[in-house]
Amino acid sequence: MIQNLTEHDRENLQESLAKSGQKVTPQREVVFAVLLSKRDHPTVDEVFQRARESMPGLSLATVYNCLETFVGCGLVRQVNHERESTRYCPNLAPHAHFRDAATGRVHDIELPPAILQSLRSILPPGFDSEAIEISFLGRAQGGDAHPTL
Amino acid sequence: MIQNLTEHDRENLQESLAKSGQKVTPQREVVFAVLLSKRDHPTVDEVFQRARESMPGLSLATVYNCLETFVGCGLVRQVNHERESTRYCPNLAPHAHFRDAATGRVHDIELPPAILQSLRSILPPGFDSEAIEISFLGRAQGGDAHPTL
DNA sequence: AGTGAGATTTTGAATCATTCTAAACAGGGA
DNA sequence: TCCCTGTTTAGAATGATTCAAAATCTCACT
Ligand SMILES: [Mn+2]
Ligand SMILES: [Mn+2]
Ligand SMILES: [Zn+2]
Ligand SMILES: [Zn+2]
Repeated sequence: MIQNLTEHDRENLQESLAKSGQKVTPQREVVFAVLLSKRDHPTVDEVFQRARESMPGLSLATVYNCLETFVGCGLVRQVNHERESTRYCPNLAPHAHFRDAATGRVHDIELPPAILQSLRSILPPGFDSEAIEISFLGRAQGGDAHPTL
Repeated sequence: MIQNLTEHDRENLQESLAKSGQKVTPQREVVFAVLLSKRDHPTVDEVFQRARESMPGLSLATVYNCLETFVGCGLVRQVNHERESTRYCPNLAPHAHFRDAATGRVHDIELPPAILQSLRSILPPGFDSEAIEISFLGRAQGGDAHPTL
């Protein structure tokens, strides 16, 4: 079952939406709560299934709309691996992604600022980067990078 | 117009295919030649258009087949950005990709071994990585990272 | 309370890159 | 020549995502 948003998260949602002239709606609250309550990089369809538990009438198109809106105001990131369905991540800290080839699960990998900086430094002059995506593919034995997230 | 394969490239193709029990075919030669002759990370459809100039009867399905075969024997890499069409890259050296948001063009960015190593080092114990993908998104003014490739 | 404008949600259709299917095709032995 | 096997081909199917249009909601203003 999906928790409600904490007061803090609700304010965050409200303010981020307001910045681009948009409002909090029940659907957006539910979708945002789904993302925060289990940070396992769900696909749109997974978000849809989970959100319907608390809001049965919710439509898939609305989930697409909400997620696009959140990406637009910087509340969540899209995560793509190869040609698989897009996944969504509410972790705003700079981080890389590790996809376990065995389970398909996606883990957050902390990205030290120094490494991020050294990465930027490999760009030749004239190349200005707004975003960097780093993704690992491999096997993760047992544990999770963020066991208690 | 697409060049023929050099003797060296043809041998490379022949041997790589042979390793997985596959043969050189006219279609595979043409598709491989297309990839080598303009290393601009073409999409399947772009490869198809270019290849048809020298082999009008070629089918799109065959281009998909050839490219999948090449990826399978390590002759080329797939390059994905967001949800756009997959692109193909015959540069086997470790490198990152820079996508120019203005033009859509994809540039190769050299990746020093030291940086690759420091990236691997951010993985927590238990995470074994077989592949790393690094992609930048931004603007490239004028020049090309590999003007004479 | 009633209206109207604009935003949001909903349904169902459309898109389109990719994959699948099944039928031709090629070509090197037996 | 006749198989055997891998390859190519045309066309249909798939499936995530996007689009279009109608229905619903919000809310400021009367
Ligand atoms: Mn990622
Ligand atoms: Mn890339
Ligand atoms: Zn993440
Ligand atoms: Zn490349």
